[in-house]
Amino acid sequence: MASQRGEGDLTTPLEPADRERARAIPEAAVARLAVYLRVLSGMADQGVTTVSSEELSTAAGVNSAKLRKDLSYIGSYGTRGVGYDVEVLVSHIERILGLTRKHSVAVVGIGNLGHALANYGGFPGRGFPVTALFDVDDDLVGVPVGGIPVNHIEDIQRVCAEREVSIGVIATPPPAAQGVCDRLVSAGVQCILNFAPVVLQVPDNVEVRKVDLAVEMQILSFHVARRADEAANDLVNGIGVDGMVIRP
Amino acid sequence: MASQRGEGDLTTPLEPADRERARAIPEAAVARLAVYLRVLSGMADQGVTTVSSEELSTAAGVNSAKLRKDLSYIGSYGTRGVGYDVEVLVSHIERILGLTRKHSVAVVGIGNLGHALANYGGFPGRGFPVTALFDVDDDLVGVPVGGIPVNHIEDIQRVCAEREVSIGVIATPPPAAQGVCDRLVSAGVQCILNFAPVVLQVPDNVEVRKVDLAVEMQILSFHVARRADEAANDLVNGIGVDGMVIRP
DNA sequence: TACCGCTTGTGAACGCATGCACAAAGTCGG
DNA sequence: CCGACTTTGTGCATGCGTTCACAAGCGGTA
Ligand SMILES: NC(=O)c1ccc[n+]([C@@H]2O[C@H](COP(=O)([O-])OP(=O)(O)OC[C@H]3O[C@@H](n4cnc5c(N)ncnc54)[C@H](O)[C@@H]3O)[C@@H](O)[C@H]2O)c1
Ligand SMILES: NC(=O)c1ccc[n+]([C@@H]2O[C@H](COP(=O)([O-])OP(=O)(O)OC[C@H]3O[C@@H](n4cnc5c(N)ncnc54)[C@H](O)[C@@H]3O)[C@@H](O)[C@H]2O)c1
Repeated sequence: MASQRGEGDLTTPLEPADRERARAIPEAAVARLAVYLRVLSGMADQGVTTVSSEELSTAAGVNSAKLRKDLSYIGSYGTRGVGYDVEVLVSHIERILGLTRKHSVAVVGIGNLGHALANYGGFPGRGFPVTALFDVDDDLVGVPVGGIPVNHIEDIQRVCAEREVSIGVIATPPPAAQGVCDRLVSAGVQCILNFAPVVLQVPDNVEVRKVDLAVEMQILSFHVARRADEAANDLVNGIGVDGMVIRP
Repeated sequence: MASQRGEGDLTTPLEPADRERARAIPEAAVARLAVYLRVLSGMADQGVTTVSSEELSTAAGVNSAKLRKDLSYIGSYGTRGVGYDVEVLVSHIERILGLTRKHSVAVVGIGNLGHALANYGGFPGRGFPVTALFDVDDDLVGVPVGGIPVNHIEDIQRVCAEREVSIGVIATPPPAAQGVCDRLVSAGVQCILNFAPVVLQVPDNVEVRKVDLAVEMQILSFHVARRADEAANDLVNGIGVDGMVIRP
């Protein structure tokens, strides 16, 4: 977290050059920057001080040209002939991703998934402390989960304001999701991570990301089906599963 | 599930026309087709028989031209001037996504997240029955979770073969993920859904999808940071938060 | 049957992302 | 100080995905 800017300071603008860069970073590159950051943090923990685009790209599972282009979106912090300083890169990616301040997280719907999320230690360590839990079930209200007592959903506006929640996680059953979303929005939350398999309607100033496991599995299913079909087709055409031509 | 093909039949090829289509469907469109399928299923449950591209695209949160193009990848099943028959569309999307057969799922790592996944009722209902659970912890082995007794990770090869597992879900701590992945692959699993924040190395014939919640949150963080910065910038330039020009 | 209004399906244009290939720029050994 | 070697940063071409816009096609109606 090497930054001259204080934590929690949302109003100090980035330097003009950075501002234009941040605006121009492609969405796909932002997702990859987060991955690079994780890999780099791991390297830093192991005492690695310098890394080349080739090494880092291999570790991150991407092509090295893409990696360099992604890094170029945030500036030129490499040294030709040497590579990148791990610490420097970490701090610049953190700055661009807005990780120089903590982002307080609220989880709504403390069922199976909500419990797992509330107990998960990986978020606070990455600058995303879970500071509020909500559920509609009176039996759950007041019970501490992962060290935080569950609040009633009715109190969402007050509690979110008090704890400066900036990310709301929806882990309720699908029918309740839109209602919860509306409440989060009216409580001033501008970022929502949705686990319920429903399409949420939100105003323009709110950013939603969804995690839909059934969709992920269906995509996998599509790929097996396609592969199985190609294999069957190849067999029909006289090509073995190993690629050898059986009937030329 | 309207299909003339029997369940579990992986070897019967699709019709030639369908095969070429399946090959050509863009990855992004596949993900959306899964969403359309969910929305359509909901409509079917509510007795809706016909839907226009406009209605369906609104419900799925996309632009109607994109929806029509996506549907055109799987064939022409609409009626001009009328719209699409919900049932027909559902069965065609299911066929293209390979959902005419069940895909047996194994979850590895029955901790916080593994428990939630094993207990989740949404997968079996969508053709993804969870049929095997694995953990390295002896205290967990034999304990039923969500109705299925946990097996020891050592038995993964035998059990996956017996239960014809086609999708492996990794919910172990990050350091164990690659090892678990290798075991799944050697057990013949070709589809992997990975929750551990690590980049998995797999052979070409294995499909991996990852769900990385920290990355999702960092993407959200990037967007708030950018927005906050734009707002601060606008204030400096004399534009109020409501878009009104304060100092013209 | 002929017309009208509506909705699909798609050609074409555009914009974004990816990957290549190389000049520029630095390090390091002699 | 120089020259060889390494690695970055990026201009450019290519391909993929999105969006527009409209002709083609269908049902309903008179
Ligand atoms: N469990 C999983 O592994 C999993 C996987 C994929 C998707 N999901 C999705 O995540 C969501 C949660 O799944 P789950 O298994 O934890 O469900 P769950 O039924 O175990 O928990 C849901 C919780 O939400 C609470 N709730 C209901 N209405 C609410 C409201 N209006 N406001 C606040 N809280 C409310 C309930 O009291 C309950 O505690 C569902 O939409 C599910 O489809 C879950
Ligand atoms: N819990 C969450 O909400 C959450 C959120 C995001 C990411 N994740 C990731 O998901 C993974 C699991 O998280 P969790 O909170 O459930 O962790 P956890 O520690 O609660 O559970 C991990 C389980 O994996 C088992 N395990 C360890 N090594 C194993 C091996 N070699 N083979 C089989 N099983 C093994 C452990 O015995 C334990 O039961 C982690 O990688 C975590 O980073 C979890």
